[in-house]
Amino acid sequence: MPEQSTEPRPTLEAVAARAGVSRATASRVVNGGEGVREPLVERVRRAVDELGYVPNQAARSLVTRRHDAVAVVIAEPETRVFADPFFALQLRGISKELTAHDSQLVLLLTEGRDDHARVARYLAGGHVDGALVFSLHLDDPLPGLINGVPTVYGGRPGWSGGSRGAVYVDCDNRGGAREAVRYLVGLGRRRIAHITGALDQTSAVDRLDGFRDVMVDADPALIVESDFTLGGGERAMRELLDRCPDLDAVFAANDLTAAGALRVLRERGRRVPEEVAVIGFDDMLPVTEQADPPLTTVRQDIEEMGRLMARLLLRGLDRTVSAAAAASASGSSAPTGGAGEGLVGVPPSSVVLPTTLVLRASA
Amino acid sequence: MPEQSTEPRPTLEAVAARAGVSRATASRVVNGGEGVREPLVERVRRAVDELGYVPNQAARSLVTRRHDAVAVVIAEPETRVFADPFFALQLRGISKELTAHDSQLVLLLTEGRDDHARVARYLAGGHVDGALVFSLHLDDPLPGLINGVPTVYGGRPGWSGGSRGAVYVDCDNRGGAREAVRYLVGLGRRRIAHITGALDQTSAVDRLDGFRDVMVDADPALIVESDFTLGGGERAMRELLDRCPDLDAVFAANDLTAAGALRVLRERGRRVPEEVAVIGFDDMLPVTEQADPPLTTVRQDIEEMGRLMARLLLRGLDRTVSAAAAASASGSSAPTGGAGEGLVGVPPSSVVLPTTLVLRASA
DNA sequence: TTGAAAGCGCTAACAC
DNA sequence: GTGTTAGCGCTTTCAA
Repeated sequence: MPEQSTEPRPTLEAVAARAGVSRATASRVVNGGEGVREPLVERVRRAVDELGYVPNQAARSLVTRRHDAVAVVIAEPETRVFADPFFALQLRGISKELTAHDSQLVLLLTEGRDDHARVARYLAGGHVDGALVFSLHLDDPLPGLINGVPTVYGGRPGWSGGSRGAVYVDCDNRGGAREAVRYLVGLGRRRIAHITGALDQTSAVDRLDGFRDVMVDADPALIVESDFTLGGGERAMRELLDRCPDLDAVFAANDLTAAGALRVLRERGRRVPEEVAVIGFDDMLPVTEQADPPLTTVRQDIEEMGRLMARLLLRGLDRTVSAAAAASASGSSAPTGGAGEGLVGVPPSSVVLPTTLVLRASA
Repeated sequence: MPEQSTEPRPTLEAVAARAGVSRATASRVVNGGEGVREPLVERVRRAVDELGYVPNQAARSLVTRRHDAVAVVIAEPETRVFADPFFALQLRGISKELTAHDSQLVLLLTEGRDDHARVARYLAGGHVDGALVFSLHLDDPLPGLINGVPTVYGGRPGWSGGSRGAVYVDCDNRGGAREAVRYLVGLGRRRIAHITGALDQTSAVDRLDGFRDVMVDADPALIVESDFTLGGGERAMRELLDRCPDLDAVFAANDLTAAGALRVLRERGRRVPEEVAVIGFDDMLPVTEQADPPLTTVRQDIEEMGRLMARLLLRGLDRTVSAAAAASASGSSAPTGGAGEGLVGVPPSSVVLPTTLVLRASA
């Protein structure tokens, strides 16, 4: 292991001495140089360079009570997180935005209930300026445990999340679902089935709601509950074909599920899209493009969602711009058409991103 | 946005006062309670609970110069990171280990060259106790930029990485490859092809070396360079079939590549494994199990690699146990058979995990 | 505009 | 064993 560098790093004191100014002035320059005369600024800057000075973040935090760090909390036990690149894309978006604001990303992965306490303690411990939380499940107790830390959620939190006032970023799950199903209807399909996602996640519930918005009195037999996985999609498709051999279209809650459905349809000799049209959700490229036939799907911009979560949080922390302004300034605010059963009580600062229907070969 | 809690958090001072002891004693108890008489320990503990005291990490770091934080650096631009769950699994392993040691995980994602400077600055800034670096490419300049920060690499670093003494954790790429190819030979296959990974990564080079170890004078036409992707696997397989229609087995550098090969073989009507046997590498479950036929592959324990990287780093930081001891105590050290062209200069602290051949239907 | 001085909350010598 | 005390490196009044 390469040894720890042992030479003491230069302090502000050293910089000040070298520049021939007081520590206070040196500090001012390091922090932007407001109200310091030009020649002095110059000298301090040079001293900083020559000494290779880097501020000691711990000392700074001690007095400013800022950390320039944000926690990202991800409930991990769920296999889904690993099955698709969702996670990585979201993180990438978040990371980009934080980096642009000189903030660090502290990653908190949780495995189970006991970890929740740990995370809550950490957040309450004031080690970070704020938190970005992926609250995957309706019954997740975490939101209730978070106190006194500015937080933005990824995906609309479920009810028990105490979501009264929670700020979140989500895509228009409901609206996207509606668009997909309307498209199928426009294609002349009449027996349209839906394979749901895991219904303990709001995204699955919202997509189901969108389906129902269009298929107001859908045959209940055409709706089968699943879990967002490929295997689940296969099982659901088999059940569906057994129950309703006359179906002519399937709207799956995500691409993986759709891929499973596709496989079973092929197995059973149903031609796609001629006999059965299939639409997925997410537009996970490795899945949609490699599917056979390539999958028509509802795209959501996952990386942008991550970026937006971070932006919302940081703006809130700056207290410079209102969160509402942040949302619209992002250039991506949308009518919250799919956000749930009414906007009452939901602050305007949450953002629901629009989705787009991407046409490929499966529908 | 939920507002920041504004009530000042209790300090050690407050705890001490409430427990009727000095700040020093309170501090001792908070840090383990060594050398403090039981009744006092008890009183301090109670005070901590009653006040909900949480140590101020910034203040602590200021004096101890420890941060209880580790940076994880991932070079991100590469698409591969997103195409498979590698990334997430590795992080999960790291996270588990760090959590067990009360260390935080600071995630640094890099997009390009300019980000390297940023990362180097951050690491040099002494914000973390150490770094775990995924040095994906042979020519990555990052290792050279890292100074004075204990570092463990994920995967054997390439030459320009100044790997003279670098500590790394890797799987036995070369040995695993050898085992796979020997198995094919044992099956009676004689025209065994290899689709390589991206050869600017040591893992690809090592797997190729392993292939050559067994196929000492392989027909050069049976080796085709690829890039670890599914599409790359397809292209390579087509080329291979055109060049050597008589091939009877394929060892692919990873599962994704093998999946691409499988697809092309089916397309061309070659039966697997009867006519062509196929073996992959990694055992990425979603890929191997869903492949058609299910893929025989060389498994590496990715999560364990992450865990081990963290363990090695932390032990090094503790300076309690030598890194070498850490390696063998992990129960997973292996003869470094695949680690490269000789162990000279490689410190004993690097760990090379064994691989296992997992037999499914494709070979 | 600049400097002097007072802490931020904590740990670690060093006394007792 | 326990308390006293001196900083860790920085920002920020407050005077000058």
